[in-house]
Amino acid sequence: MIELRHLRTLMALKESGSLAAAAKKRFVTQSALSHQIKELETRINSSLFVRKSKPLTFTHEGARLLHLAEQILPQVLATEYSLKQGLKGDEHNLALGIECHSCFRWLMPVIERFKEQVYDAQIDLSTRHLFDAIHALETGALDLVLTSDPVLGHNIAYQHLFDFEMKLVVSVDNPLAQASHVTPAQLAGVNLITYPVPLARLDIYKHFLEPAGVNPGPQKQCDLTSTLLQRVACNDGVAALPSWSIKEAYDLELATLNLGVDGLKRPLFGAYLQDTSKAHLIKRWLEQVTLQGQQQE
DNA sequence: TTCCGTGGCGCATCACTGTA
DNA sequence: TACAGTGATGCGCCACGGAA
Repeated sequence: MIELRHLRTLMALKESGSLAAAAKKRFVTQSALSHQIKELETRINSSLFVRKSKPLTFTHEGARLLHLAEQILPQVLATEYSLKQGLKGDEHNLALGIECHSCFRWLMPVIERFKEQVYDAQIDLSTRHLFDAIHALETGALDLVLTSDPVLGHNIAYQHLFDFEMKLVVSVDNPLAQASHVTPAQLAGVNLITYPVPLARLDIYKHFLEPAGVNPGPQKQCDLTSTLLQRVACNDGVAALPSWSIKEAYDLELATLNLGVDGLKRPLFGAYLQDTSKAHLIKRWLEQVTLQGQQQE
């Protein structure tokens, strides 16, 4: 059976980029970690990552397990914490919703740092409300939402955190790969590889193609960034991603282009109820996110 | 030469089972 | 219920090979 220690090891591998560094992170010897991984690979009858690649690259199976780890570990941590807290109340717990599939990459370190600074704080990162996060905020299911699309007319405060740039990712074999930027017209009828999000909600459609009256080709959906990028590398289509996601491409042969001459910048906001009792905690958390955004630029 | 990953082996620990 | 025997598991140590 897949165990939590396996998921933690996968996260350590992803964060550190090598087996030896991951072993240090997990406080075991490199040999022990190697045994552990081999045992897991035997159990699932698949290899998890490509040996001797620098930084290491996950196989499809490894990426699936990594995705599972990213979903489960925050929930386990949050549950463990709330059980430890017992009846102490939840004034130090923040239920955080995100509308972005690729935010996990940089959010996990932010959560770790925040917990180091605010000793008794707990962030429960949720993807359950990807498509109705603002409604979940209003009903109290979430305390805070990270979003690029403010909705006017609600009792919700929006704090601008930072701007990020959407980039078009194409295979190096794609004719577009030689250009520095792409125009909407060049994407007419081109296959779009995206996360499982309706076309109308995609930044590239809402803020780039639709204003120009351009319709892309068929939309092909993937759950995982690594799978998505591999499909792009195979020239199965193109993808528009925040620049931080493209760092996952490792050694894939991809080219990145600006969307339009000036690029497509998008804002990231922290949204919370104006009369929340957790305003102080939320503001401290948003400071950390803003700091992370500045470091990524 | 150094670093990293792997395999073989042994030790410590734990859970399970049988017996008094 | 307590204790001993047994097997499974996890990990460390050591040696080795391959790549940079």
